[in-house]
Formats: sequence, C-alpha cells, structure tokens
Amino acid sequence: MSIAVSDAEKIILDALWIESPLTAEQIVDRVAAVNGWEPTTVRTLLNRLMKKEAIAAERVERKYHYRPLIERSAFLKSESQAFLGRLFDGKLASFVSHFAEDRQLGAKDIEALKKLIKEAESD
Amino acid sequence: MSIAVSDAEKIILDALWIESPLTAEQIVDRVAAVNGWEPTTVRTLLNRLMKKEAIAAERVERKYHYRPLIERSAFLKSESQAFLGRLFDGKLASFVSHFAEDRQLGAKDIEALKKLIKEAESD
DNA sequence: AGTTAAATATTACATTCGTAATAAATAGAG
DNA sequence: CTCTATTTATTACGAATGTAATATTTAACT
Repeated sequence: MSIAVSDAEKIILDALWIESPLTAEQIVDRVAAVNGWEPTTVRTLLNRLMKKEAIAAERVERKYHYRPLIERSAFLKSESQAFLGRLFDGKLASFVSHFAEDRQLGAKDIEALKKLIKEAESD
Repeated sequence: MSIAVSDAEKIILDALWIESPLTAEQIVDRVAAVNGWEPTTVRTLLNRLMKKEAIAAERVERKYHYRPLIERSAFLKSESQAFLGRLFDGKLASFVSHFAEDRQLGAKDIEALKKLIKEAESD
C-alpha cells in the first residue's frame, strides 16, 4: 500500500504540488502563518516526509530544496480508494447514493456530474 | 463536529449497526476472529466507544447490552464531508472528476450516477 | 462463608501525530 | 581564528490508536 501521509504533512505536500522545488524557508512562508504553525513545526513535518520518502531534497549550498516524490493524482487515488473501501464497500455509486439520500446533492453538483457523465461516455 | 471514531472502533460500530443490542460476548464472536483480535481488544474498543458516547450499554444481570448512539447515516455523512473537505475542497464533483480522469469510473458507476441524477431532479 | 468462574475495569506499552524547543553544524563577519 | 547568525538535526512531550495483559468484582457453587 501507499505511503501514509498525515493531515499536517499533507498541507506541506499541497504546497509542493503547487510549486516545487521549494526551500524550507519558502515552505514556511507559504504554510506556517495560515496554519498557525511555528517554523520548527514545518521543519519537523519536512523531516517526517523525508523519512517516509514522500519528498526528496537536494542541498544547494546551505539550503535544501524540496520536491514531492509522490504525485498528487496518485495520492488522491489511493486516499479515495481507502475512503471508499472503508466506508462504502469500495463503490463510488454507494457513496454518491448516500450523498443523494442525504440531500447533500446540490444543483451545482448535479450539473457537474452530468457533464462528467457526458465526457465519460463520449470517449 | 462529530465524534472521532477510529478505524478499529468503526468495526465494532459496524457490528452494532447490523444488529443491536449485542452483548460483549456476541460482539467478540462477530468481529474478533475476522480481525485477528483477542477478546480483550474488543472490550477495550467497547470501553473507548462508551467514553466517546458513540455507544451505550444497559446492564442486564451480569452482562452489558450495547447499542450504537450514533446513526450509521450520520456517521457516513460526517466522514464523507471530512473526506471531501480534506482532499477535494468539499466538492463532490471534484472527487468524481478525479475518478473519471483516472478511468476508475466504470459502466456501473455511470449507470448509478445517471439514476441518482434523475431521482435528484425529479423531487 | 470461601472459592471459582465469568464479566467488567484498570493498566500497559509501542507507534503515530501535532506541535514544538533545543542542540549542533557551518558559513560569513571581524 | 573566533564569534555569530542561519540552517539543519535531535530531542521532547502529550493525546490518540492498536493491541493487549492483569486486576477486580460479583454471582454461583460447595
């Protein structure tokens, strides 16, 4: 199975998926204030992601330049599968069905879904 | 926000959502072997769920009879929202879209989605 | 009433996670 | 060459989780 990335770690990855490589300092700038974190917290998360081999770093003079080793789409895929497996027997349809029963399906969702279905059918 | 239920605890809840009330012993019978758990592990999980007020128990002579306090559908709803929020900006369509891009959208899913859309539009 | 068996309650212990503080290394300033 | 500032590395610590072992209570048997 894939690498386990915690919620806090995912915030770091998000920054790197938007842009990479980034130095620790740049990552601090992008995520610390928003999440109410101290810079050291960000460093800890970077180190944990390194240990998990979810990111890699290259030393350029004094500083490390970090980049993701796992792809965003692969991550989303595995997280989605884990979610559906855990709660909906792995079936997307079950999930959407539950969603609909609960009236969480808004007009906008319906429009978006229609479009997706059309696309999926056309190719 | 809702009660935080861990993965292991959810397995206990699943058993109680299928049938309740159940005694600790009955729950052990239903989940211990399948998950490779000792009976004491099941007791621990029951106690934790009690503390979280996710389940309740009534003592009948020597034994407790457990029943869920949170509903399955409410649990699924909150977990679904947490999932979508964490990974897809809270948008169902984004999730499905990612699914489609990844070609994980099967014919059956499409059928189910169409049906749901029809239902959602009709009422 | 004392002993045992069954059930519940308490305690344990390693890992992961969130959240950092502190220590060490090293490049540049003087 | 020594001091300082910057950057990285190590250590910390409580809560939650997975996974149980042990202790206590209590009903029932002798």
